[in-house]
Amino acid sequence: MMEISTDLGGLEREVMQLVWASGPLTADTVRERLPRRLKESTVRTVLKRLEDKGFVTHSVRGRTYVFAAAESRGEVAARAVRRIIDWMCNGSVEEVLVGMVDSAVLDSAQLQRLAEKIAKAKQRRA
Amino acid sequence: MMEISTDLGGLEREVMQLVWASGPLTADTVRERLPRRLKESTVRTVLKRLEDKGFVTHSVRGRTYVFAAAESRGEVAARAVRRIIDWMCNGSVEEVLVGMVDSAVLDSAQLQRLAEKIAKAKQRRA
DNA sequence: TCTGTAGTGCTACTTACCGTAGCGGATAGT
DNA sequence: ACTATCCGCTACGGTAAGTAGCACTACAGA
Repeated sequence: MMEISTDLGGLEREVMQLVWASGPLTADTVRERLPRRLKESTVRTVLKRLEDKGFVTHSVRGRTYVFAAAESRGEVAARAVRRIIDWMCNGSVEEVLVGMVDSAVLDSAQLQRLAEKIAKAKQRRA
Repeated sequence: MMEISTDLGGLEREVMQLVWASGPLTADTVRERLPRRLKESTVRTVLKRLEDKGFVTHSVRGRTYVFAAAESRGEVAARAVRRIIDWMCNGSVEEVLVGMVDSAVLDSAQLQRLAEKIAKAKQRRA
């Protein structure tokens, strides 16, 4: 289907949210925390697909798989945004940021504050 | 069932690029400018779907439909980004921007320059 | 040791969307 | 009136995602 946002379906996204929010989880725990009552095999299929797509990895505890996020939310989101920029705006980050300010998704003052904050944080780390 | 969505297939995206790049177009013109040789009915179907999704509108000239973008690239991209922010980062713009800088999608100095430029542009317009 | 159960892999059905296109009907120009 | 255009409608095949069943294995308890 080629979704612009993430290459993730709705349920896949829900599961990722849980993984990101709660740290390493088993398939059964994921199932318990989902709003809908799904069969366990369903949840495992989704987890498997997420692993194939590189969003989660698993380790084995006893004979149970424990799943953890392969990348942080920020990283995945950044990649998604990057794709949007490439696909729709021919790589112009500016066009997107302007669009965000125009559409009131983001306040321009707020944008400035964040830019400064991020720059400072990066400098400190370097 | 005319839901506004941000999901575009590959061909749909190509067509949108043409519409954004070249202003109002007829189906046949779109067909001519596409790299692949597609049947005209194919192009019209795509245009129709894009209209259903709210990406383009059409007016009638003679008995020909002339299609134009309903929103600018920046606006559409901004909505897509907004969705990512909501979907994956619970609304935290900061998390996404940090992710972008961390993943080297965006340079922090560049981000600062853009933020300033946008702020100035907005001020001037106000 | 035998057996039940938890957990796994594999396969499969269903639906929705998209790429692609054919066809019939209307309309304008010659 | 004939033909070239352009439109609407319908459709078929592919693929991804939601959902789930089933057979197999390994460990725990009787």
